[in-house]
Amino acid sequence: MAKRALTSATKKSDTREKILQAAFKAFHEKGYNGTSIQDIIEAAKVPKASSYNHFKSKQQLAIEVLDLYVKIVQESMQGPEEASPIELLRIYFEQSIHQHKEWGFETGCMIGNFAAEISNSEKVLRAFVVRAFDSWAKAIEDVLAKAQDKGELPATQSPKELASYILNSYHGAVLRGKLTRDRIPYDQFLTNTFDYLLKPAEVSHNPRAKLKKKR
Amino acid sequence: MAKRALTSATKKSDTREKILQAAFKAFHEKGYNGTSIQDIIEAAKVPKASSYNHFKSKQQLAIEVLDLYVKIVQESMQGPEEASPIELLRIYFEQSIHQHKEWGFETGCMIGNFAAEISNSEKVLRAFVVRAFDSWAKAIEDVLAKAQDKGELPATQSPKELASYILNSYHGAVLRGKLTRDRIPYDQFLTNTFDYLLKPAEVSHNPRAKLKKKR
DNA sequence: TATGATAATATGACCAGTCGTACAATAGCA
DNA sequence: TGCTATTGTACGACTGGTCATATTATCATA
Repeated sequence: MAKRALTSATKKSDTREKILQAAFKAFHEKGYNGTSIQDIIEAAKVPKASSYNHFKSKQQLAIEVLDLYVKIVQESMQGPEEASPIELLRIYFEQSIHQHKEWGFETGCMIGNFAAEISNSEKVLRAFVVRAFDSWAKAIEDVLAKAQDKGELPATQSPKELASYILNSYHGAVLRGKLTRDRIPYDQFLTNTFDYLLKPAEVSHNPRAKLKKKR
Repeated sequence: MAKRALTSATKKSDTREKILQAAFKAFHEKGYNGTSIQDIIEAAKVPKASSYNHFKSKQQLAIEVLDLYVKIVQESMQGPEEASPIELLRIYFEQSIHQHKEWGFETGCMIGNFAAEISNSEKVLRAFVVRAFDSWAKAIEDVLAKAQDKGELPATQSPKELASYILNSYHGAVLRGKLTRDRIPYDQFLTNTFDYLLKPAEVSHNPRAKLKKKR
């Protein structure tokens, strides 16, 4: 039974999967309006009508692609259990940067790109992007809250505010990296976030004061 | 003579100006790919061919619009002569936020939007956006350097790195504001930038701690 | 000041191609 | 058989862009 289900599943979703993957790449590289169904189905090497067989509209296809992207982002948010919250956060961002590097720093973040591109008219898409950002910020907020509980972070700001600021800053860095095509903006983000903003309370604000930091 | 020159000037650029203004609005609201020449010339109430009379292509029109946007941004970068560099910077960002508020927080920053939307293929446009970002960062860098000279800012980081980070963070906030449609991300940016990051050297990093460890 | 040559602008009709989408016919499996 | 997935074909609207032609502005010269 399991075998049949698996076979059936792989077979059935073959065309669908090809479209989804091609759409992922195209939307990521060229944006929503910059990508045509034509582009997608040519890359996927499937007939055009197949697209509307599996996805009722371009917008719906984009949403499924975004959903996939969000899931990838969230999965990489997991880190080693033993790490401290702040370390965990740093690892997460570094993983993310590594991912962007593999993309050649050319595509930026798909969610951010959509946020910039979507106008008022694409209601459903917009709502999806809003939720994606919110849940993303919430994940960071949880980590920061844990860090404050453990005393790793001064409670000068609410985790929610801080998480939102950090997430937005990161997106700004990603956006800039799309232009510079290197990791300089990312490193500037890391430095300012982890060496200044998220410094433990008891450590001096001034990094010139020789503190040994691992890695 | 002066009268004739004036009359001539206003008359001559009438159509061109109408197209430019309509394009500005459309590109800002709907992005590059989301805006068609049709959209623009309908809003400007001019025949389509008139557009190609003044601008040789859509891309060229977009560049002229961006140029206009950059100039507006740069002009508002001027502030009162007597203000301190840091104050000047804050005033600038607050002016910018005020501007975004007038746009209903719906459009974001046109340069940032283009950065997110433009793909590798639109070479000229991309190059323009890169330059726009760079000159923008340079302006901030100059202010920060002056602040360091005046001792208003600790010299822990190079003005260039810091300016870049701040500018990128701001763009991240703008992007997010386009989704939340309020100034919350902007305020989070202001708080973290001016109350934490750019705090004068002699003031404690932790505002809760009543300057106990000072000296 | 008037004239005429030249250039810039205006404009409606039109192009070839692409857009997202629909649908009837078919193929393959249950 | 009946069902669902597949696909060739075509739709009407729209895309960025062109063209011939008409109007107007510019400016040196008479």
